[in-house]
Amino acid sequence: MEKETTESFCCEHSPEHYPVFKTLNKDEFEKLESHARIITFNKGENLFKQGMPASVVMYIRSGIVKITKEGTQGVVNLNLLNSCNFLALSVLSLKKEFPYSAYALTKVEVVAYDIAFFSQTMMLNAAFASGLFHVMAQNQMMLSERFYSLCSKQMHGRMADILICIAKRIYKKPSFELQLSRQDLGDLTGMAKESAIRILKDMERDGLIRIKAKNIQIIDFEGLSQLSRIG
Amino acid sequence: MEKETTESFCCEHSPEHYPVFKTLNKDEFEKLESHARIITFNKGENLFKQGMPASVVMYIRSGIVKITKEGTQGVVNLNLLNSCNFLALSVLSLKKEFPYSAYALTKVEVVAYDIAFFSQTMMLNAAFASGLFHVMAQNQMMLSERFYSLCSKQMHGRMADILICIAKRIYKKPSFELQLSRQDLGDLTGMAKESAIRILKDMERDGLIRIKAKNIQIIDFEGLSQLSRIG
DNA sequence: CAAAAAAGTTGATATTTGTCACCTTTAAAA
DNA sequence: TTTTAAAGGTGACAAATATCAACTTTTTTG
Repeated sequence: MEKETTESFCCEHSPEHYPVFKTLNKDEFEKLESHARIITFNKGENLFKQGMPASVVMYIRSGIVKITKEGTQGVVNLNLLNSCNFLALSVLSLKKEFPYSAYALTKVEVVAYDIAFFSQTMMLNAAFASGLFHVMAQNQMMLSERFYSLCSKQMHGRMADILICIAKRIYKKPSFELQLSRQDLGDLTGMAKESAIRILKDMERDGLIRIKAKNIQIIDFEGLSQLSRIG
Repeated sequence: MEKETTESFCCEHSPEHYPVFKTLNKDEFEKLESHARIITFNKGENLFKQGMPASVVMYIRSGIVKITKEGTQGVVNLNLLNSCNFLALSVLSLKKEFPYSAYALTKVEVVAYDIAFFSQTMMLNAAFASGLFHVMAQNQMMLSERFYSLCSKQMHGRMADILICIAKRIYKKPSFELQLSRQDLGDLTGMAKESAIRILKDMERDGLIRIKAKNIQIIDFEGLSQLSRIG
């Protein structure tokens, strides 16, 4: 892997993210990279499937990834992740199977690190391990926010939440070309795709958003926040 | 803190739990303990409230704790935790406020560690930091399981899930004196207390459980699992 | 380009679940 | 113990949401 890759770890798009790779010195970083592969996925492809024995942990360099959990009752979309986030960090723990599936919503470029070597690096560098702990803590915070939204709000509030989240966290702008089908949007908000469609129409009618096919533009951010608040 | 406390960290009741304190040597452990306080809470008391600036991270030595998240739409019960689990690990990360509230469902004894010293210990001992990373990973797994249950199943399935979870993870036996009100049980499963009551009655009628006031006994574990599966 | 498949859309209807009002039992306090 | 408050419980009803069956539009593919 070439040197310039170091640059892509500076999360200019995720300033909130803990700069975990900075805790490695040059030598440690290069060794870790030598046990890594850069892999590119096309839109629609799956990065990995739940239940598959895991040999790598991934770091997203670019693109948007959808995380879904499957079970006897079908699919639930846990979250969306974009560049400078890790995927499947928990496979570093005892369990060696991917705990969820990951799909590329855009062209996605990831760095895939060998689990064994990555764990080893953690055991040798406390700052690195602590940094990953922080990443995990942030992920958990995100998940529990979504948990709250999905469990306590009804459809309009849930949809408002996910739109705000997508605009702020993923695209970082109020207008964006949505890479998600209405079905996906429904899964993310825990509702049927028909309901998702109706809610979006309601929001358009109320002047909160503007829709043109897959392009969604948030017009009234404050109004959406209000909707989120009242549930 | 006296020496014998070391013993209580051997999680005879949670063999699945990563023995994270074993990664500290005698000296490190004693220093950490010297920055800790043992605190006892009575049933019904709150250990800490969401939003409060946090100065400690807690480890449950005994008792059962209910974790709740509050927001504009009221309360959601995130999870139940018992002995040998950490509370509020994520406050070690940048954010210094408790991200949720914790209540004692029984008499609860915790060890409260000073955040600054705990973080420092993590930065000096990679095995300890890695261990805490594993704990975090397990917590996340638990949370995402609950996420799936609450988002994809309907009432009977959700109640079956929580009963199985309480029996297996908290009480470790099929019959137990439930410390939760019907209201709490409803919050945990995302339903009104009246619905919780009705579901429990249904389960009793169908011979899955036996109820006598707060005492719930699981008669047909396989039947409950079946309910959980069909949602 | 034409044909087929997938995604989006709509209205009608059924199901699930919450709310309300009220009653009963249990636990706590005076 | 008596009184009061809290939790448990029930039925009727209302609200939220899913499902189904069309139909239209967009996208993909031969």
